[in-house]
Amino acid sequence: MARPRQQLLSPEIIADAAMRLVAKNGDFTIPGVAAALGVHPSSLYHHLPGGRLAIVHQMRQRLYSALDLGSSMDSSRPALDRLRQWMRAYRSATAQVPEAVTVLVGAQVEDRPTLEIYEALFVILRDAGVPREQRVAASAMIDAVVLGSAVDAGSPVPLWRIGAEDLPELRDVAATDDDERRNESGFELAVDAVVVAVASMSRPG
Amino acid sequence: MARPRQQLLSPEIIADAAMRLVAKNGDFTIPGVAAALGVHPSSLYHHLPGGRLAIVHQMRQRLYSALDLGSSMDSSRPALDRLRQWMRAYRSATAQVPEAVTVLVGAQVEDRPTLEIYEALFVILRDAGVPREQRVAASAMIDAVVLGSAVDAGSPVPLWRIGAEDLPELRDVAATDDDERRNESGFELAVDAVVVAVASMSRPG
DNA sequence: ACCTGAACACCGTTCAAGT
DNA sequence: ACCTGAACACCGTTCAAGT
Repeated sequence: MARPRQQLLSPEIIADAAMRLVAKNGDFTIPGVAAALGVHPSSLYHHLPGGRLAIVHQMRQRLYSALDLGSSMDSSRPALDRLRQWMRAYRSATAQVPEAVTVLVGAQVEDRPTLEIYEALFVILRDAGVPREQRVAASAMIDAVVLGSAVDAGSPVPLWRIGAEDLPELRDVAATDDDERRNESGFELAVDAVVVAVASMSRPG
Repeated sequence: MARPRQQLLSPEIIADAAMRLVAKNGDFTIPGVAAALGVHPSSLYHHLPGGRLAIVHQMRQRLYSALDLGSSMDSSRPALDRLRQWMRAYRSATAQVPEAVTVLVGAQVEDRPTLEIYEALFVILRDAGVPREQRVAASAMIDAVVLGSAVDAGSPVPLWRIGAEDLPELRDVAATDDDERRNESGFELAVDAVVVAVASMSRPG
């Protein structure tokens, strides 16, 4: 019984189980993943010796390896159009499991698929004419918008909890916040804003 | 010895100790806070019965009660100017302890000082002419930019960890990312972008 | 009222042992 | 090679007991 005839685990199986737990509960635990897979917690370390952190890395890799950058890499197209497409693709992949953002941001990016996504972004920023020294700042802004929007897409819980207090505008807005298209339209507005900002950073070259 | 002559604890003392740990380590634990104050973990529950979550709420309250919204509430000034000022003030307060953002976003906002900050934002958005249905989306975008920038201000650790891989643009940019003013200038660009976006959401009225 | 100290149900990780 | 099972050092929380 110590070694089953058929292999029970793999990095992919573990990461997928963890992702399901994150989608359901907003987080995952080692015992939780093990229980979901019908094994003991210590078994996981045989496939992902890095422990919890390695599981997070594997989760991110799984999530973003499916991302299709499409023609955002086509250097014959206008850079700002490619930037729009990059943002939509990255957000769309992230918003599949919005609950994962909180878990993922806790760890450095070091898997190949995700690094390639950022490489693509920096190529786009270069082609857009953004000076080298400003590219990281631009990417930080873009990251904030994309990940922020993805998180918002999955937060039905109101951000604010108002008691019996005289905060009329906040109360008013919190009450009417049931628009289905709110997140989508908010993101498109943010994309427009980012494109304007990036264009303003650009210099001829 | 069970009851000292002088009171050792209070919600403020506990929150401040927790904040110091967050600033130093990026997080806090109940035993850690208790040890820093020279008491037992169970003692904290007498002052903050809500446990860990109550400590987080108290931390946010302490952090933002010092925030001065200044003339961003002066309705005679242009709304977009007030928005700029609001963003700078909120970011400045947050960037004092950038490590706290990760801890704070895990809990709903329900303390008076922070709710008042958001109330002020929604007054500004209303005065700017943003339709009611779009105000939450706008605030989500603004939140993402402000908090994202504050987090970035305190992350000396590079977001990316590149091995021996052919990612030239990313490597190039990561290597030259030691500009002191990077975060500041990145934030100001983002503020410009947000103002443009909010202006584009506005309708006469 | 305020803090102690023991207790409980957890968590992540290690490691010798089994097949 | 793959999984078990016991062990360890943690964490957050509760509660009776002391002064």
